[in-house]
Amino acid sequence: MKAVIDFRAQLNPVQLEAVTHGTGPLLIVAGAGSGKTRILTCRVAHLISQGVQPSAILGVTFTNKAADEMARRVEKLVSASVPLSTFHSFCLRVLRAESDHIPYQRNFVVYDKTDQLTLVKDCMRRLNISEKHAKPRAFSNAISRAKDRLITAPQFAKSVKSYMDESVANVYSEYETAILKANAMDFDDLIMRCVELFQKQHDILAKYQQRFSYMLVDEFQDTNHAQYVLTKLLAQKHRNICVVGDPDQSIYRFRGAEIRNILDFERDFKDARVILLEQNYRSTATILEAANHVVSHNVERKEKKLWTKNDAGAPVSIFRAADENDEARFVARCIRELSDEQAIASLNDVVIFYRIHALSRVFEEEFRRARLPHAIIGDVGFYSRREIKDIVAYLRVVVNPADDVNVRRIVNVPHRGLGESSQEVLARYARACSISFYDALDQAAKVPRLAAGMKRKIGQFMTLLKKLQKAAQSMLPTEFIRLVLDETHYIEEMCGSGDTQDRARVENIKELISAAAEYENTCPDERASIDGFLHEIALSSELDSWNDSAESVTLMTVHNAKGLEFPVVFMVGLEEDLFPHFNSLEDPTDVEEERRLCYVGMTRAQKRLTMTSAYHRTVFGQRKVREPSRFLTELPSTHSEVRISDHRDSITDAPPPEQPRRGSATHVPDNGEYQAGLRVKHPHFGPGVIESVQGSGDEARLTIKFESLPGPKVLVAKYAKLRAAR
DNA sequence: CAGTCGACTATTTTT
DNA sequence: TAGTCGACTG
Repeated sequence: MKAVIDFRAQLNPVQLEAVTHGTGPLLIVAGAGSGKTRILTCRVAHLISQGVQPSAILGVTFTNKAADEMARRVEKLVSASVPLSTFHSFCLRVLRAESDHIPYQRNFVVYDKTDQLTLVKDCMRRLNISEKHAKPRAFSNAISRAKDRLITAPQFAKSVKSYMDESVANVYSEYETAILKANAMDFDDLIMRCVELFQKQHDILAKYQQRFSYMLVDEFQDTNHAQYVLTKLLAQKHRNICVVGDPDQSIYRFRGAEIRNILDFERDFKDARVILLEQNYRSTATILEAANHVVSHNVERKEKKLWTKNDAGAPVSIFRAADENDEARFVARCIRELSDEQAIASLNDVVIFYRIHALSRVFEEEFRRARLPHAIIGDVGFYSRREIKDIVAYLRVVVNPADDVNVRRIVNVPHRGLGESSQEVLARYARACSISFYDALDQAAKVPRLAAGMKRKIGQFMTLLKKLQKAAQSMLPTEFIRLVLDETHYIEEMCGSGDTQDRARVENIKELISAAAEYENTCPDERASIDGFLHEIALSSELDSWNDSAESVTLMTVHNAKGLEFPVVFMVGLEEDLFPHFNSLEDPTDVEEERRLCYVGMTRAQKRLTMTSAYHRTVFGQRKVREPSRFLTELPSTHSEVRISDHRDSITDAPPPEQPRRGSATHVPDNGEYQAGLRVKHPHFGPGVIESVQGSGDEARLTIKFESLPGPKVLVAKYAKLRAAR
C-alpha cells in the first residue's frame, strides 16, 4: 500500500523532520505539549505509506490506553492496524509464543502486586524473618528493583553489602524458587525473562529482529534498564529505532526508570539523529512560563526552554483554602461557575490532580453533595477488589494448578471448614514432598496428622475443582465464571449478609462477567480462552477502560496524567509533606522528581490552571497546620494570582494544637520580630543566618544564607517554619 | 474453626 | 481515619 500523505500542512518543519526521518536511530526530545503523539502517529503512518508493512513496526507505549489511542489515530490516517503494545504486553506475547523455550509451562500465569506480596510473605515465614522486623513490601520492592536491573537472585547474593541486603538475597532466592514452581511470573519477570530468552536463544532473537524492521518507543524517559536492554536487542539488526522522551517528565524513578537511558541512547547509537521539539501547542503562554519556571529549579537538568505562540491567557490561579473541605468546596464552585458561564464546553474539560489517592475522598464527598458528575480514576483497581480476586483465583487455579498462592486463596473461600491450621499441615506436607499445594490436597488421604473430617472436606473440594477443570476445557470465560458462581454459591455466601458493601460486590461480579464478554467479543484470534482472558486482565488498569465520553469531571493522581491534556486543570493539596511528598524530602534527587511531577501536572493545562492548598488538613486523623508547597513559591509571581479563602479567619481563630518541638530551640516569633543577623534553623535547609528582611509580620520576606546552600534563599516568614538557633 | 473485638500502624506514585 | 492484623472466645 502506497499513499503519499502530505504532512506539511499539519506539521512544523522540525516535526516534519522527525516524521519523515528515514532509516537509522532517532532520538526525539519532545517537550510537554509539543505534539509528541501526533508525531508518533504520523511517523507510523508515514512509514506505512512508504511501503513498510504494519506488522513490521513495533510500537511501544507506556500504557494500554496510550497504545489504543495511537492505534486508533494511525488507523484513521492510513486505515491499517498497527500492533502497538506496552513493554509488558509485548513481552507476554513473546513469552507465550515461545513458551517451549523458557523454563515455564505453556499455561503460566501472571502475578500482580498482591500475589507477589503474598508470596513474599510466605517466603519470609519459611525463612523465619519476622514481618515486624522488615516489611514485606520492602522486600518485594527490592526484588523488583533488582529485576529492573536484570540482576538475578544468585547475582544479587554475590553483591550483598549489608545485613539487609543479605536478607533480601535470601528472600529473593526463595521467592524465585517459589514463583517458578508456581509456574507464575510477576510483572518484572515478563521483561527479564524476555531479555533472557533473547540473550540465550539467538535464533529466536533473530526472528523477532527480522520481523520488526522499525521500532518506536514512547515515554522513553520512563523506561528502566531491562526495558532498554530489550529495546537495544531488538533494534540491533535494523537500527531503525526511534525513541521519544522528555527528561523533564520522568516521574517513575521510584519504579526503576532511568533518565540516563536518554543519554545512553546517544552513546549507544553514535549516529543517532537528535531532534528537539520545543514549541508547545497546548498551553497558554502564562501556564507554560509558570511551569518552565518551576521545573527550572531542578539542578540535575539539561537546560531546555519550551516556547509557544499561544496567547498569554489568564494568570495561574493560586488559592489558599481554610481546610480540605473548604478546598473541595472552592473547586466545586469554580467548576460550577465555569460551567454556568459556558467557559467550558463540557465537564470533560475539567480534571483534578492530586499527589495521593487519599485526597480524592473529600472531593468525592463534596462533588456528590454538589451533584457534580465526576469519575475517579485508579485507587483500588477493579481487579484487585476482593470479590474479583476470589473469582479470578478460581480461573487461575483451573488453568494452572501449580499456582499455590491462588489455590490457597480459594481453598477456604467460601468457607469450607478448611482453616489456617489444616492448611498449615498441608503446606508442610507439600514442602516435605516437594509437591505443589494442589497435589498435597489431591493426596490428602495419605497426609498424616489430618483428621478424617478434614480429609472428607478436602475430598469434596477436590471433586469440585476437578469438575471445574473438566468443564473449563470446553467453556468460554463467561460461562465458566457463571459455573464457578453456581457451584460455590459465592454470591450467597459472601454477599448475603446485608452488609452495605454486598450490593457493590455483586455489581462488581456482574462487571467481571461483562469484562469477560467484552473479551470474548473482541478476541482477535476467535479463540477466546480462559487463560487468554487471564492474560488480558493481568496487564489492564482502570485508566485503560476510562471512558471519557461520559459527561463528568475527572479526578486522578498526577501520575495518571501523563500524556493527557485538559482545558481546565485543578492541582490540589499543594502543601509541603504532601507535594512534595514527605518520603521524598530526605533526598534532593527525589524532590526533583516531585518537581517534575508538578511540572507534568501543570503542563496538562490548556487554558486554565488553578493550584490550591489548605491551611489546615486532617492527616492520619489529626488536624494539622499546613505549609504551602515550595513549588508554589517557585512560581513567578507575575504569572499568578493569589486568593485566600473567606473562611480563613474562622479557622485561624481556633488555635491549632501547636505540637511541642523537641530540643531546646525556641520558635522564632512569627509576629515580625525578625532581623538581619539572626541565626535560624530550617527543617529542610538546616542552620543559616538572616541577611535581610523585607516587610514585616507574617508576610515578611526573609533573605537567608543557609550553610547547606550555595546562595541565599528568600523565604516568606509565615511559611518558613524557622526556629532560632544559637 | 470462625467471628469479633481491639490494637495498631501506615499511606506515595503503577505496568 | 480506616483498614489490616492478631489474639481471644464461642
